[in-house]
Amino acid sequence: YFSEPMKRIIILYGLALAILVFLLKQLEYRFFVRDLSIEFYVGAIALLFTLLGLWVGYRLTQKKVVVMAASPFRLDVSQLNKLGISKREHEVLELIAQGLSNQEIANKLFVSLNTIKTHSSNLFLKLEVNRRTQAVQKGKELRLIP
Amino acid sequence: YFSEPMKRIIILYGLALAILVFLLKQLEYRFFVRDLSIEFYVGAIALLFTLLGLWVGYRLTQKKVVVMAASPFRLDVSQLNKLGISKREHEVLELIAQGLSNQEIANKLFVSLNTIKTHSSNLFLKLEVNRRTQAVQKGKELRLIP
DNA sequence: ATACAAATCATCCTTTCGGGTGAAGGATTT
DNA sequence: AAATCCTTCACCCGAAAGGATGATTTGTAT
Repeated sequence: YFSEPMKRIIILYGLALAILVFLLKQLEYRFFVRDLSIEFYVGAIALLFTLLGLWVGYRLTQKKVVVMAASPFRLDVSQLNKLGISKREHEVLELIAQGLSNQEIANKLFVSLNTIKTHSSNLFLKLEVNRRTQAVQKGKELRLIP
Repeated sequence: YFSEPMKRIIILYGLALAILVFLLKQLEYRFFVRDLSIEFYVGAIALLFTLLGLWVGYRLTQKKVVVMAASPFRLDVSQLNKLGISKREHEVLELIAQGLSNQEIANKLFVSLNTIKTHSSNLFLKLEVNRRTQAVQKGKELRLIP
């Protein structure tokens, strides 16, 4: 089965092709198809279907644009390695970005508050920031968090 | 003048057309161009150039994705009114989102630290949060800040 | 004129953060 | 086995942030 817009596109293509063949047939009966005119028809067909292809390509990518703009996040692992950020530290960064306090993060990860404070301190050093809001900012810039 | 990728596309198109015309010419000399074969060639050309059109369309829209994803921010003024957030409070929210401390915000706006604390407190009440990181989050969700 | 919202500043108090240092246990690498 | 890194936790201290309340000024709307 095909989606509605896809069906329309297929029908359009079929129609375009049928009309073209029909026109060529007619021309063939009326005149002799000469050397020069063949080149002309090739050019015309090429142009027409290029435009169709462009239009179809535009329609198809339109949807992708929306999807891509909605979730354009790919974690930059090389950036993590470059900065020497560990898994746990990255995890803490994610939770900080979610607006949790250190205490809440500690509860969520079943570790002590002191542990989270150590992690966040190290994180700030590696990100070269000194506030959690800045860490969130930089984390997003460097594609460490969505 | 054309951009580099555009030049490549134009050259590709020229080449494809030239090759096609050449092939047709050759075929024309060898055989009689019959009714059936014409339809076949039309189909082949249509397919080929449809694909080319699709490819070009894809290449062209790729750039649009980047541009569109770059700046999709419109301030939601109605949301500001609904929550009763004043200009000054909104201003403070923006600076908080930039990772500034209350003291830095106070310096930037030429007011006292206490004033900023009052503003941010009221802001948190209106946004129903109790941490600046959460305020930034919610502010982005509600389209109050980029 | 006065009622009201916004902006400003203050004081007091508690909680949270950030920075520094040290240290112990576990895993990995050399 | 030794070195190194990660993770965990502790303690201390000062700075920053958050919460509550009250007060003054200024501009705007009624």
